[in-house]
Amino acid sequence: MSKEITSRAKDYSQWYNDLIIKGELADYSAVRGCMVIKPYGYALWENMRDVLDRRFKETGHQNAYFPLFVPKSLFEAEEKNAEGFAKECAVVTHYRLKSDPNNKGKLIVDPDAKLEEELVVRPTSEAIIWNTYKGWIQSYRDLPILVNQWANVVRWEMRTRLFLRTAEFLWQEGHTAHATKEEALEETTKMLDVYAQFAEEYMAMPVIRGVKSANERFAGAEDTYCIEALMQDGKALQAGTSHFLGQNFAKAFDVKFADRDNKLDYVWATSWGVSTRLIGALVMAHSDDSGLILPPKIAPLQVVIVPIYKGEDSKAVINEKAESIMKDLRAKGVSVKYDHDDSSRPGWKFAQYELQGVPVRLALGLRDIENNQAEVARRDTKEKNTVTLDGISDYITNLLDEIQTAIFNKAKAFRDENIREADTWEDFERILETNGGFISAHWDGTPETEELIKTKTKATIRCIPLNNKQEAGKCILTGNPSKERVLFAKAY
RNA sequence: CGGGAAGUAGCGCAGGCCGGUAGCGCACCUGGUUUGGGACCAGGGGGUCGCAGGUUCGAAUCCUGUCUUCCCGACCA
Repeated sequence: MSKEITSRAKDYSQWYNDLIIKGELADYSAVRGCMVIKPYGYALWENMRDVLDRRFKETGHQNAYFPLFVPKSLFEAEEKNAEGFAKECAVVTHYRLKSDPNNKGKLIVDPDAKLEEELVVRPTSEAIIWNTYKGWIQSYRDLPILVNQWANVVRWEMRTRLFLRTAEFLWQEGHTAHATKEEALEETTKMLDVYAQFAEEYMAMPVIRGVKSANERFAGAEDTYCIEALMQDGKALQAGTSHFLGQNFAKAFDVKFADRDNKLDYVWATSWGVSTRLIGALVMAHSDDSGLILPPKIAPLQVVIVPIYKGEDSKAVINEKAESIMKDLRAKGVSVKYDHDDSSRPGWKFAQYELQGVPVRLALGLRDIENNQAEVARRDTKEKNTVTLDGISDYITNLLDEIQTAIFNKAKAFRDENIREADTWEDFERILETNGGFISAHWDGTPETEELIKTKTKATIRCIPLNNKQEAGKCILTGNPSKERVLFAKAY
């Protein structure tokens, strides 16, 4: 059939693409490197967004919106940040088209409509936001500023992949301003924790919290904290970042405040973000060769009821029972769909909902109703059970919780099995070659060594885990002294 | 941006070398029989062959350019 999915073993990349396209999360578009997020995929993003947005507000943040365009002069103000993004910026140079005099019905860029100053399409918004904050901050009484924006950004990527790396993507970016370094640092780790908890509790995706090495640090940051997840092919994926920006942007945009003693000082800053990339992470963390496996807490649809009937009479009986079950489930806050669509048969529906990762499927036929039961199938294990209709809504809410936990535990077991220590270069290379996953190894702390390891193996330091055990050792490559192990992996 | 592959009906593909006005499977529409893991029969609709030029009496087919996608690399969330 046309809905067949390439197996992970045969072609992992194609498997991923098949899930996204055939699972109806997204489509390719006519724009290079840009995708269309389809309703089912967008519903998933909305669920993720809503949970995060609530958490941001609970931690004292407010939403705002800043312009898509950043004047080049502002963009270049913080030099390291500007340099870091320069290679992948889309730039608006003109503001008008006109009819092509040589080609009827076609348009050309009007050369007379050149902008005085080019506008950079934001790859991130620090520049425009810090330029704005300058006007908002005079004294310590104006601090902290705790603002988040949900927005799209553009990074002109050479090679794109649905959700994982597209030229335009959706994200949120928090930008905060503080009176003290300590407060900014606290904000940085607090938001990292928000991300980590979200990833683990809602996405059922275990993550490692850590700090980036200098090579992997956000351009313009003093420190970049991150959550790293492990995908089923053994590659790591950065799922969220939280940056301690020090006073870099305050200095670049001259944002000073008067403290209690009326002394002027530069403001301390953080920024933090997660993007639609999380959807890619979610897909690769849990799904199998039959399709998506979505954790109940963020699945667009948690339960689907499929009727199995013979003739119109039985259909009416089944409808009545299904409606009643649906009502009970909805009263308990469960999202449920009764798929009584006549145009496809049960087998088709089963396969389709499996492909789309609906956590629980309930099949209801006359035989079931005669016995006061239903067939309940869970997507994650594909187990099917016959369950009495008495109190079935409680059974299902419990099952949804169980699935959420089971998905997390499975991913966690996989992740834990795939963190291996390496103490010799031979082991390091062998593990990368045969297993993949994270490798915990000593590193002498220099960017040069990290770069050399990357050139030799394509593995990078994913992070230095928070609360890392201090342990004297020798660098895996150079043999130079090291005080702790760091996590290496090949990464998305 | 380099190397490879591909773009023909909604999807998957054949046709292309050897130019002559487009075909198959699935999907779709109508009617009927069906329905516990991707139903069956009969009838039917749908494509200026990615786009733009060129060669030719004639181009899906040959030539040039261009766009998009996939895989591998360099770069990066």
